[in-house]
Amino acid sequence: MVENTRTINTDWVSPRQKPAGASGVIEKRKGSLPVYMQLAQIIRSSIASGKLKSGDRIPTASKLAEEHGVSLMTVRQAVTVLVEEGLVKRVHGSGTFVRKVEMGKTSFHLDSLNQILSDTDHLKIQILKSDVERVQGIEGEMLGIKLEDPVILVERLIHYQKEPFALQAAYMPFDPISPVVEDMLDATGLSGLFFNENPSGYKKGSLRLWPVIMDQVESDLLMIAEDKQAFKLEYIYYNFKDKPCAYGWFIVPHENMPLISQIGVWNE
Amino acid sequence: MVENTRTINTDWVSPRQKPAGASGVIEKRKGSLPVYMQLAQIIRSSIASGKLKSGDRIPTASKLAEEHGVSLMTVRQAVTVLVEEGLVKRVHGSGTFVRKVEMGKTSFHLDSLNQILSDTDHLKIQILKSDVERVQGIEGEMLGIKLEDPVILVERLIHYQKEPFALQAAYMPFDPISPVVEDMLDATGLSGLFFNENPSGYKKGSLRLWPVIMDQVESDLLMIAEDKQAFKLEYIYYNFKDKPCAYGWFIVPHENMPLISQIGVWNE
DNA sequence: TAGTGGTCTAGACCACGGG
DNA sequence: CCGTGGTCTAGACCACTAG
Repeated sequence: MVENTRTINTDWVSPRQKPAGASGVIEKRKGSLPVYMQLAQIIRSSIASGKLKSGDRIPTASKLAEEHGVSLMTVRQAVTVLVEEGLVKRVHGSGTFVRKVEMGKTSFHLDSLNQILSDTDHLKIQILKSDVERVQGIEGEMLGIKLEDPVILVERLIHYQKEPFALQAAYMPFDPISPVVEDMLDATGLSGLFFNENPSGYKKGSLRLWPVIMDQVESDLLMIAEDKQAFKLEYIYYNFKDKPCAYGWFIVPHENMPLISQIGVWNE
Repeated sequence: MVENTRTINTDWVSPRQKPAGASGVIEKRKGSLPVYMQLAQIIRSSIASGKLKSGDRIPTASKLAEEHGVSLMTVRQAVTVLVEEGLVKRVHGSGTFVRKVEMGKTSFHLDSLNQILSDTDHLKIQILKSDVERVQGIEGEMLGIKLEDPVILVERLIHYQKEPFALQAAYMPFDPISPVVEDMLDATGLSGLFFNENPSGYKKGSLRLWPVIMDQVESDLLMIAEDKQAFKLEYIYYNFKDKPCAYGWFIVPHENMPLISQIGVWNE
């Protein structure tokens, strides 16, 4: 199956960097990559080169263990890496198979947004509004409170490197006893925003991402052409009693929040 | 960052309580959940109930192993479950800590889209256009071919349960030798569409998700009010020589493709 | 230096799938 | 039934962090 036939693909001439483990021989000396990573790399290379094709069964765990002189648990750990990369699929009782490159199982993460909102040196938070209001419409529904109940409302304009970056709104039920009220109303930092610095913490949260067209006001604030598309990222956080205790959203022009995902073998 | 230092590790789990699903005691009889899942559940419950709070260090691996009478590898497997759920974070040399519920590491997957496009019984693919054209503009760039080079172009309208669901376009360099050309041009099934049934397979792919406003034609085809927002899902697939060999996109009204993500403890 | 997680072994048995 | 992956053990040593 995965015999090293020493036949080098002609288009393999170019790559100058050869990851450890790609040689096909496991090194156990100090300083080398963990054995399981090396083994994962060997299998990954076989997939990348086409030696193992979509649907093929990769060598069994015991075969891999024997061939590379490692234990079964180590083989398992190696294969787990590939499973998590989406390259292979385990089928109990049958084998482990190379998956097709298809978009079905792809996921998009918020790393770029995360990175920017972590870069506090270049962030400036401008408070547009910050007070206690009587709740209307959707926000009350989301928070599970009655119409006209008081809520804390904070609207922020987030600047990144001196440029308007995103709009944000946060709602939470007003509780005069809560010690966080003042913090919330004066939240020019990132507290309770993208990162949850709520001292009591939340038990769980739910996020929803959808496309919106910015209105005049939003476009002006973000200094972007009107009718420009953007992402809206809505969130609800729940406390340990499963009660909604924070609702809010971000509006981010999509240029500021690229959603990209990769599948298949990208790192050989 | 308020730590509750009064919390003593000794009472982080009370073996007496028996919540539905998992007691605080590991069962090893046949038919019960795997030990590592039971242990994961025990720790998860401690987080859900607030006994373990954000930032707290969970008991060390050896402590867990001793307390529950299991081996270190089993403890590791249990904790790995929670790491993958995003509930805890391992820090080498320091400990394993309960993560805050925050949106930073969230990811959105395409499960709902995947599910619908797998439900072939209720899908109908209508070919809007299917021919070989000389490539113009962006599509040529994406495929890395010259202007005016021939490409296969297929445009499809996807119906789900008799309703227009999504628009799709697929481009690939025209290669008269390739045996898939006819298949592509007559692709009223899902071959080469969301699921990659390309016999040769691809090595890797890249996806991009962004918000678009549908134009008149698109709105009409999808029978949706004009200027309605939608998601555009673009893809490029590469062959084993790292050459782009398939470019295309889906346009899906966002109601048809909810992007929802959950964080924290949802399953106790 | 003490204590933590990270890797690894050489076994064992169980659970599932297909011939 | 056999071969597969799935779980589990009781050790061992390594790598990192912090006091």
